Amino acid sequence: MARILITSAIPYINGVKHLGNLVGSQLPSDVHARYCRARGHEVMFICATDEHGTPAEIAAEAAKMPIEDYCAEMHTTQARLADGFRLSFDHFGRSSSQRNHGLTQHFAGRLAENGLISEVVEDQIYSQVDGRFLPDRYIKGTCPECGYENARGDQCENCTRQLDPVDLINPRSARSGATDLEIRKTRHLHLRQSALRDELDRWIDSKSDWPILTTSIAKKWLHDGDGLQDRGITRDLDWGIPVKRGEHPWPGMEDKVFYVWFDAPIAYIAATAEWADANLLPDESWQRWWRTDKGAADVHYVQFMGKDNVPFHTLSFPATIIGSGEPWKLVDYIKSFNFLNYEGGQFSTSLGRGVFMDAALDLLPADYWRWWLLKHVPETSDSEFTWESFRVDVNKDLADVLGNFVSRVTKFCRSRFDGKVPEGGTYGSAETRAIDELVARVSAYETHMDKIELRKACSELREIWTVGNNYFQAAAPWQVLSEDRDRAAAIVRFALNLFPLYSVLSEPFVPDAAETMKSVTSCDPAMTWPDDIRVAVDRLRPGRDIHVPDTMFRKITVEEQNVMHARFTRR
RNA sequence: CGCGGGGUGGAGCAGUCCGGUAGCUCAUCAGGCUCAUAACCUGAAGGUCGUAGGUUCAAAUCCUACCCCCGCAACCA
Repeated sequence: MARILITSAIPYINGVKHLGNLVGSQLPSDVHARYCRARGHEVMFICATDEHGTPAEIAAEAAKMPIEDYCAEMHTTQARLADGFRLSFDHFGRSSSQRNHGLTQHFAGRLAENGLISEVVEDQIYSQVDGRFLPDRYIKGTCPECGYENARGDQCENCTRQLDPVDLINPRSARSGATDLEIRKTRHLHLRQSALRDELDRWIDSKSDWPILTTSIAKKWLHDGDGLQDRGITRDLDWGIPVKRGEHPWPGMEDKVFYVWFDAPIAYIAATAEWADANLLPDESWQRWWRTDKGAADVHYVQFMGKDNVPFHTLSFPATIIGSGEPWKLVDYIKSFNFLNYEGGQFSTSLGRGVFMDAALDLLPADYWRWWLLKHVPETSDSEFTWESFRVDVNKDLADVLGNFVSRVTKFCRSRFDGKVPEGGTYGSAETRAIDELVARVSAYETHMDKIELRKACSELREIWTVGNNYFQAAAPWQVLSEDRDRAAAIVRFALNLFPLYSVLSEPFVPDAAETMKSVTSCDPAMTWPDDIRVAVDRLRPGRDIHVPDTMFRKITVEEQNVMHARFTRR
């Protein structure tokens, strides 16, 4: 048994996330967590909401709510949706927690003591009307290149040119429309990542088993141009973690907060501490996951994230950890994902384009979405959600292959064997063949799951389901029944024995269906991960009542597909 | 010459690291079965692997050049 720490990139607080956000970290990390638990490992699975930064403040203003209330409400909403999608976090924390305040300030203090913080005076755009500094992207104006009137300060969305806010013609605040913008000097803390470049470089080089996507992005940042640059870790905002040097004030930094990307990864640690607090456990219980001097030396730490988050997890956060000089746990494996597109374009939160988590659950249960998303998880390149693909795959894989298999076996058992596990007969060559194939396929499935190759695992799981249909079709108990009832009994008994097995194997991908399959034959003791398939398919005691479940997966019609497409694709 | 990912039968993908005449799912066609959600099972047709060169007995797989799609380019997360 191993100890495995799993974190998902933390979703930003400003609204309900779309399916692209879900498939990019939370969902795959959940599959891994469920699988590791099923294999008997001790797992700590952590996620949180990322609550700081300008977009959160603006979203709260738009909602006419105090920022604290807004974040609390959205956290509750996201937690509810996470439950709805069966995300099995051990704790779903908040980056705004007191635990994160303390830890973030602690890390900043340690970094300063180690000479890894510098103070830099920068020019920033300030708006009198807004009463605040504005990040580049919140300044709009006319693009000097193409004349587009709504160009953002960081980039023109029309001609894609990179911009500096001072380049814009007629610049204005994107928040208020104010034009009284001025350049002000402001003092900020920078994390001296450049001082750690060689160490980070060696560390990345040692990770030969990481996905290309992960290491190539890290190396690009390390070596591109002048190499890894220092990075500002403070902002002139109200909402955030006040800048302190450990527990002490930081002269000159009053009224400033830490930059969201400094405190967000630290929230992984803080959320684990929150978990301990919520369970009334002492600090040692979370520290044994994070402090190598307090029991975390044997922990295997896996992070999940979209490719946009890779630089922060391969460089900034490790720089924070290493730079602290304290024995905090560094990540062992980073699984990163490309993006999911929607019907030929990008999902867009601002345009409301695509399917969002709340709307998805209103339409169909979690398993439908989990299955399709995991089957198409963008592991090697961007992938695309289309309603047609969704309808076709869900109908075929879940309704026809899996759901129908459960249905045909249980209903046959009910009509011909009185709804009890049949008695009589023995397993023969047909069962042996099925077992042999299951042994090979389960082994392949484990290999893929161990390597977190989810698409391959997903397809292997489907093949495992198909073994059932294959077997049942070839054995044809409906034909055997009249001349050899014992033989038919053995066939049905074998098929029924597949459900507890399938339940355990399928649970990481489709947990609700797994629960249903488990309910068909209440096993005692409950099925665990099968070390020996032969034993696993010969556990049910004859005479036991079985449960015939309702239709596990109803099919999605073409009409529904068209309605959904029209409803979610406007603009 | 900014960086990275991808370009394999109608669709979606695997195979490329460690070269040996291409595999899976869906769709299509034919057959079987009738227990089941008009489901399931079997078989067939269909690709020469973005383009052009090169290395080799042999290349999707190695090398060179080019083309196309997507993302990123560090104060939005």
